[in-house]
Amino acid sequence: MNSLNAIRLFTAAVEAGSFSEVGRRLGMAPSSVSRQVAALEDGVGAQLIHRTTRKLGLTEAGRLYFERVSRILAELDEATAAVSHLEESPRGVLHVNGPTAFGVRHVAPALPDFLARYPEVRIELTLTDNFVDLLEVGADVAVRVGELEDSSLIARRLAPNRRVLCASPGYLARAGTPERPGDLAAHNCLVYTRHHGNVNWNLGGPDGLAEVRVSGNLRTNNTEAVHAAALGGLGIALLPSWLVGQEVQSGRLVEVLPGYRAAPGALDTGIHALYPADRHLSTKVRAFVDFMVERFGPRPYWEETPEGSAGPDPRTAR
Amino acid sequence: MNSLNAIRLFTAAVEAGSFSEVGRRLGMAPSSVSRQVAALEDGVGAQLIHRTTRKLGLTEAGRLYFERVSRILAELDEATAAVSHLEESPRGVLHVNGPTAFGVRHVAPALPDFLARYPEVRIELTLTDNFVDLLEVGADVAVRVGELEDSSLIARRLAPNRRVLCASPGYLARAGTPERPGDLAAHNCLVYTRHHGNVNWNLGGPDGLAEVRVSGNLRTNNTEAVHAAALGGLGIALLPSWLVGQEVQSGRLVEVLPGYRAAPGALDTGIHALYPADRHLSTKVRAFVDFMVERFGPRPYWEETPEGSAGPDPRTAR
DNA sequence: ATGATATTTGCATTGAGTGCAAAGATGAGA
DNA sequence: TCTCATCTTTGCACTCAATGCAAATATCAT
Repeated sequence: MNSLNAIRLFTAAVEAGSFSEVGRRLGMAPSSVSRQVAALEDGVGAQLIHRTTRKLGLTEAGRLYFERVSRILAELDEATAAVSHLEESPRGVLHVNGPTAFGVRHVAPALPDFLARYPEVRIELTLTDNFVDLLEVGADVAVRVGELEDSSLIARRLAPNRRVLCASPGYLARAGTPERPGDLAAHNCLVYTRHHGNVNWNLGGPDGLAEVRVSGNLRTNNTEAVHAAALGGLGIALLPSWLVGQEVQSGRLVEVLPGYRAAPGALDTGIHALYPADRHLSTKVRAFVDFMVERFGPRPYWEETPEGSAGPDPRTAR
Repeated sequence: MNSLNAIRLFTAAVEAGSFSEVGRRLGMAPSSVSRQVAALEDGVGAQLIHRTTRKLGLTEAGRLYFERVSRILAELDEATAAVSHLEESPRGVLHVNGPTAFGVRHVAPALPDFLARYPEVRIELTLTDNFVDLLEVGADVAVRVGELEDSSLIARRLAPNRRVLCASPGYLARAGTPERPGDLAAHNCLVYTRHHGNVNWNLGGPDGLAEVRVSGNLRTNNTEAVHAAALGGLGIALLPSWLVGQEVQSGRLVEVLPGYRAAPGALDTGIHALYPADRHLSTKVRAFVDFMVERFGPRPYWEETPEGSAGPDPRTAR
């Protein structure tokens, strides 16, 4: 029984009362209808319809089969319609995955607006800092900050990932403000690193690239710890603008060497939305990605400075 | 959506977790599985499965579709199994159609034995004397006495339809017993006819065919009325042996001119079971017809005479 | 009887489905 | 880090089931 068509033709014949009528309605030759129904009967091993040249009559087996099968066909059409319905407009559950820090600061705050625009979408936001397989966790779309592993996923750039030097006003008042990259060596630099060994900060500025070996009394593999320490006045930190941008704007942190920024590296490729490269991109994923692109815009809100001091930065397109 | 196969492969892929595994189990190339699922996705207009070379993951649409569709497939298989089950052995409702007189006397009495042999069959017996279309009335099998209209139905001979002359012992004592066919003209003959005009009885006997114009004080289009009148001693009747056979055996009626019987005509072609000429003859119909053939046998019980006086009669095979 | 219309079957044709092979992708293990 | 095994997908040729047409047969209405 591989052919739904035969079953559909059978029910159509029962309802129309004639093979020819079915053929007329469906634009088929009557002989095709006849043969399909005959094949169906062979398949189930029972006569379903008594045939006369003028009339069709259901067998008991045919009645039984018709009752059950017509309900089943309706259910199947319903199931197909339900799935198709999902793609008519953004709708259903959208699983979003992302890193904790960025997610809390810039994804979660965006969700109320998104959900207001698409009321039929429900969001399930999973924030994790270890890399996960989208399929494994069942996510529809992931937000990733830097470090795009090469995969079959499609990456859409949402925003640049600029890292800037900053410190609290209190620290700078106490320890002085560096005026050239080389000055950093004498400062207490708060180092984010996942490895052991020395750490160099590569800074791009008006006079080209400068590499400075930095050190201080705090090394950690957690960006948020660096952030907290900088806010506490411990020293100078190199942190992503999305993390400190608004605090720089409010004055709780001060940008150090504002003409310089971290040279583009693995960590600075940008902020992307990733989603599977399926032939049918679901409308809810497309809507979400479009929304985020629009929300962050060419210059994200966290990059805005009152004086517009930050120039255009070297973005790495992918 | 014409292909059940695609849906089956989809569910199989979800359960197996791999297109290749499905191909291995079902003896298909993995590419075929892949293409069928892809075609299904095109049909419903939504991605159902996220594919990686190592893993398959369900979309929300896929989850939704899988849940509903796997249940639907089970129902469909169940429906098919139910119909096939009907044909494994005689089972279900059997609609039997037949004429009233014969049905009451020889079909209904046979049913207890039939139903005892096939406990899963239920019988719906419809007795009508006007000719009905089997399909119209929804009957599976009909018993017809004589007069086989030419149709697409299959006729299986159940018994001969012999008509014999008979009268009550009282009548014969009063009016005498005819000894040759010609004597009938002087007797009160109870005439069954559907038309107006003279009535001739064609009798075959040892000296060939004899045609006798008969008349009497009762003409009717109802065989049972003739029967009742004969039992009441009104005259001589020409009646089917299945109607009077047992009364002849018991002596309530006496056979007149026992060497003669009605020459084969339209009314004497025999007693047949008729059923549709379908490619799949249902087991319950086959069982019923076989049962009736066996029950009536080459010489029906109503034909049996203690002395075996009746010789072999000229049957008209069809 | 005759005509209109029904189902079925033969026959040629077409198209969907298939398997195979190759290409691209991914995870495991050396 | 590299290699290998295995997975999905796509191109290509092929096969068989499904189709439409025409003819044969059967039934109902006129």
